[in-house]
Amino acid sequence: MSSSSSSLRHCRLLCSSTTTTTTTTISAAKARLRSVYDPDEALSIYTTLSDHSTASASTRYAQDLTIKRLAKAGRYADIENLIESQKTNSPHIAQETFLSALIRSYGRAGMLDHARRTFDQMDDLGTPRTSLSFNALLTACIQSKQFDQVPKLFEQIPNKHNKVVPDKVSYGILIRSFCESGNVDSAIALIHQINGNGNGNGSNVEVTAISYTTVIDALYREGNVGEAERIWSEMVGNGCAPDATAYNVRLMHAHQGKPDVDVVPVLDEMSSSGIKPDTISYNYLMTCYCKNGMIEDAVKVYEGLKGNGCAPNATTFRTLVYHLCKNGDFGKGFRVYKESAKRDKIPDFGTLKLLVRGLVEKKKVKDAKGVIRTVKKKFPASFLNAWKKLEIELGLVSGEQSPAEEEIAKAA
DNA sequence: ATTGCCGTGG
Repeated sequence: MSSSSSSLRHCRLLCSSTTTTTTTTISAAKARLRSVYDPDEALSIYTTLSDHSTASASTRYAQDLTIKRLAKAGRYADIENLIESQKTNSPHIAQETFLSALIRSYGRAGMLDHARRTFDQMDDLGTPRTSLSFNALLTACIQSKQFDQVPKLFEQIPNKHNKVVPDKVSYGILIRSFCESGNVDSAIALIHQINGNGNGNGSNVEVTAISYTTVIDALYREGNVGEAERIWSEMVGNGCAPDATAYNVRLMHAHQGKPDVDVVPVLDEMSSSGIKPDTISYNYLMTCYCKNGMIEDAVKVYEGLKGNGCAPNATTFRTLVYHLCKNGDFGKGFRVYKESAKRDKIPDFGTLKLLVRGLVEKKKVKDAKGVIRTVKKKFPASFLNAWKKLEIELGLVSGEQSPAEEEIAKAA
């Protein structure tokens, strides 16, 4: 993307945003950031916050989203400016939680060298160094996909800084790094090693349900179902109670099978263990019904979400709209889409293309145009041409398009 | 107490 087209887009979006509400609160900014894909606009929304910057989790979340947008656009200099300015300007920089968030942000942007430098600067910045910032640095390795750096830092950092003592979270990340590198065996060996010398040598490290879940997830992903189930038993036997996420890892595998035989029994087991299935759990059930041609049952899961204390998320809408369209039920597909738009969780481009094509086929041209009008506002600018192309193909535009626009659409 | 596990598929 050239810088000139980027600044044009910036201008257009800034103009449109002045007609809407001005960002004042953190929660409003978060909502805006979620639906804004333009890095410049994300940056400008974020900047309105950092004036009265706090160390709250909400601000960190807003920063994280902004950096995600900038990283996707390859705007590393802007990321550096954003983060470095907080080292000099923020009153919270001496708080380890605040600085740790900066380290993780660098990791998320793939800038591990900057993350490491920030960690090394802590003495100068007057920030105490414990396992918290160490774990942030390890997380930065995972986020930037430099998994082999985790064991290296494990060797290096605690030896260099005696206040940094690896804890259960540090070991959890080390286990994750082994799994990500394809060495699940090493991860399991490490778990056994920790469990083996837990009481003897003053180590306060324990293997948590989260660490077990990481390994079980990796085993399912590589198709080692037997070993996954064996480690599950080991986890429960060691007194680690599985949470909803742990069950969801099992459901991830189970949903590739049959709903009644594979998925429902796991959901029952969850409930009888006192764990409430969450939106993700129900998404797996719904997806499984869809894949097995039981679309009515899938719709029932969707409609029962609220009664089960769950709210549909973006995946819920995307999956259901997709399968409704594949089944030719564009009317219901449109109604579910409307609900997704109301909650600012519209499906992806490919799914909506199916919906628009189907609506046109069923002569529901007004609905089709409505979808396009909404999504043109919601999608990143890079999708505009693709939408225009589809409009022309389906005959949804009536000659008011300029020759230049036609040219753009043809080139898309 | 703050951080580390699941969600992207057609």
